[in-house]
Amino acid sequence: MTPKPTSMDTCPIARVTELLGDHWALMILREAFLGTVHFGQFESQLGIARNILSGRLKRLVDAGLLERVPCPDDRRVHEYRLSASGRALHPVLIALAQWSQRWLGDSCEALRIVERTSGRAVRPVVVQAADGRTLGLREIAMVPGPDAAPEMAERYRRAMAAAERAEGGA
Amino acid sequence: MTPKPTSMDTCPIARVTELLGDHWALMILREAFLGTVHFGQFESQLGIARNILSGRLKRLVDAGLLERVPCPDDRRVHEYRLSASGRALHPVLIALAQWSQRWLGDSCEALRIVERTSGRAVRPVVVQAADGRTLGLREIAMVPGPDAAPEMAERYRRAMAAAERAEGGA
DNA sequence: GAAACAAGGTTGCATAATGCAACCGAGATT
DNA sequence: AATCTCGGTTGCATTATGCAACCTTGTTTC
Repeated sequence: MTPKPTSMDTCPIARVTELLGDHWALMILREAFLGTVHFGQFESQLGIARNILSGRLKRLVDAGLLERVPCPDDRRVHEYRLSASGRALHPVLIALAQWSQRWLGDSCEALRIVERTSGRAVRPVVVQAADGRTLGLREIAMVPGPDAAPEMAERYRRAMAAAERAEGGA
Repeated sequence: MTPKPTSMDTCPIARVTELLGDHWALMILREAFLGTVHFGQFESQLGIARNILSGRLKRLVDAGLLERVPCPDDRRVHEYRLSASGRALHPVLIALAQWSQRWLGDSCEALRIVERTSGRAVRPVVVQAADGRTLGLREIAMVPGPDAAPEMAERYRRAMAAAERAEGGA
């Protein structure tokens, strides 16, 4: 058994924060979604220091989000390509972009996220119930799973009530 | 006109990364969603240094994600409560948690995200078209809006093709 | 095939962010 | 009044980041 399974160890958000919770990781992924694949492209597009970029790419590759494949026609070059798990982050990036445009007063509407075939804007990303209904904050609960630490279980129970209170004041 | 509207300036992801792109910001928001409101609660739950917590809370308040309201019954304590914009990040957090559980091999299923009334798991967060169809990576395009820098416009166009290629290899 | 060049790193050093502990001030408790 | 608690701030050690130079592998040019 682990010494003290604090919320840090048992919470998925904590884990993902360890991986993506820095200035550059999300930006690198954004670049990847925009089609950037080469070290030098990331460097010039992001203005990131080379050593930092190197470290981040390594971390993302190790975590399985990117795949580092040598380019066949020029073996100096490697391509950092999104893996399945990297691509699975797309909704997160889209949701972040939508939120940013809506709430950060990104005055400029520089970016429109649209369905490719129709050109129509995509829906705001939301949480849905099994039947497709959109769920608000207080309609969602985090419940302890089979492996939850008892301490967390208690927190989740409290959280439900807290969310209810908060939403009530909205 | 700005000196050089690089992608950093015009991209919503870049802006949100400035705000949430560090080890603690997302964790603080997670705590807030779990009902944490007091300085001391954040401190003990997250194990964050007080000066850092102070700075982060200030930043989040300044950005409008949290509201700092003095507690009426004990005027030493303040409550950091999620504002409307903070609550609007909920889908992002949920999507991150889902992704983490699915892809980070969070072996332990410590957390189940369910509809409160029914107890049924919520759907995986996805991007949807206007008519509700789930959109995959290559069915989405970022198109330049009215205020896009010409340089970005070109990138978005390329990105579409790149996404297509990448998805083809999946 | 040697000289020049390019892509992707690494290394060393200066600077900024973070962690830690001690301290402070306002408000509540006894 | 003395003490305690909450929410901070300040000073200092440690760590992460940014920057420039260098190095290695592979490619192009002549």
